[in-house]
Amino acid sequence: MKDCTQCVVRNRAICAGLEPDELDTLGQLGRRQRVKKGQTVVWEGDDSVVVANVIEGVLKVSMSISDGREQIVGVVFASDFIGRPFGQQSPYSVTALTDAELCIFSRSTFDSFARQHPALEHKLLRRTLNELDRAHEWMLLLGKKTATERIATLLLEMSARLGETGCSAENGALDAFELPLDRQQMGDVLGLTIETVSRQLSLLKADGVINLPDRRTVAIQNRARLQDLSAAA
Amino acid sequence: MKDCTQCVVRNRAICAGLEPDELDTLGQLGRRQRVKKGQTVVWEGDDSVVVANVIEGVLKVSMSISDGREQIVGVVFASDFIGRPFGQQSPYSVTALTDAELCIFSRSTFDSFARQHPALEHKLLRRTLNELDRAHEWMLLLGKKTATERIATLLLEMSARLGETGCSAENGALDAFELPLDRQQMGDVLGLTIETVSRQLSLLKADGVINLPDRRTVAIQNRARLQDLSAAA
DNA sequence: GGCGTTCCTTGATTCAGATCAACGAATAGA
DNA sequence: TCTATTCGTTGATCTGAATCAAGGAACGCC
Repeated sequence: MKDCTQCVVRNRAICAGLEPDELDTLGQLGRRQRVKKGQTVVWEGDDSVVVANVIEGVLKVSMSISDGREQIVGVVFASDFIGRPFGQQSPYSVTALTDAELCIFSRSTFDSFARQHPALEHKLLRRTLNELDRAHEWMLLLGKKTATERIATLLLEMSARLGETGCSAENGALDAFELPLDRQQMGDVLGLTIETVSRQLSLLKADGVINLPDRRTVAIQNRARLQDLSAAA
Repeated sequence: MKDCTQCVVRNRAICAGLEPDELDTLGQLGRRQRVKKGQTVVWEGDDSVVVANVIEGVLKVSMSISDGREQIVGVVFASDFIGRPFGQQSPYSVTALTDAELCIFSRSTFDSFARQHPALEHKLLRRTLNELDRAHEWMLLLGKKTATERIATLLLEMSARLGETGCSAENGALDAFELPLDRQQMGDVLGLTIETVSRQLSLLKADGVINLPDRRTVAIQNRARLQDLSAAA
């Protein structure tokens, strides 16, 4: 990689705030890679070989049971970090939901760089703590929420996260956005079947809470109502 | 606090590996505190005022919805770390399941100490990454596993974690142990009702997989079978 | 533009687990 | 020791979401 100072996620990824010389060193260690929609970057159970920053695109983080049941445990966006540092094996798979661009590091190389740069480890720690908070929130959803509440929560979360990703000028939640997930994937995030997801979306549409101009796009028409339905803690 | 070098969790808590002088400084910042079973140490939504190491006992980490539904998102044991460092608010409550002893720090004091001691932050990072792995595993359970699979998984997990906690000589999984959770709490960890938990335990007992000498103790009689039933990934 | 495929929706039916209900066993308190 | 209360078990019934089934809409490919 040449020049991290030109990187589009420069100010949001974990590299933000590194000293110029540190940034340069790190830049030498990484390489940019494009991945196609559907391509798996990291395999569950395999040796943890790489970690990466997401420069562009959306990917899913998933775990599965041997009989094929799959749970999506995370959805990552531009500027997010993927992979399992400081671990021999990856407990999950990472797969592109859209075409994506990554900034990839060998895991062991990244580990040792991080160990020598506390500022980077600190960023990584904060990020991991935030992810843990989100995981906890999702455990509440999976353990206790109804189908309607789950769908409402997902739509609000997507609206918020896709909003962050946009340019820093308008940084709020989006009222209309394109879902990076198909119905099956929404089900795999929410612990529901594809049919239940579809039905719940149809209900929300019939109630005028959202609109669905095409299969992938959602327009929130009554955010307050959607918030009520999500049973926000 | 006087002397961290005598602490029973000395070698397993995040303070392990600090230099003697660092350990001494940290020791000055913390204070030991006993908490009674049922007592809540941290409240969901409140300012994140304290963090702590668990010296002895078991505590639950939980989140809830305003109508009272509660999900237990973590169970912590001796040598584990509790609280939310680097955050203004605590996203969860922490409540003692048994009488417990903690080594408490003011959150802000701990934060600044940590920022100045990369070795400590590194330990915290590794611990947080492990917790995140566990949270992901649990999301798979909550999203996709059946009641039987959930119970089997919980029993194996408890067996393993209570085993670690014991003296380092016999460090394996225990075949007989006392549950730190009552039936309701097991339900709140597993996303099940108390009745379903009770029924599933009765079934496992009837099948000779486990024995239940009294309400709080479990004896695993056929670990291989229990592992099969847990649908291990 | 036609055709096959994939994705989504909707309807009918089933079922795992929730809810409702009652009772029994352990524990604590007087 | 007796009694109140909490906790756990078991049974009967209900229900939300899963499963089974069919058709329809969008998309990619020739």
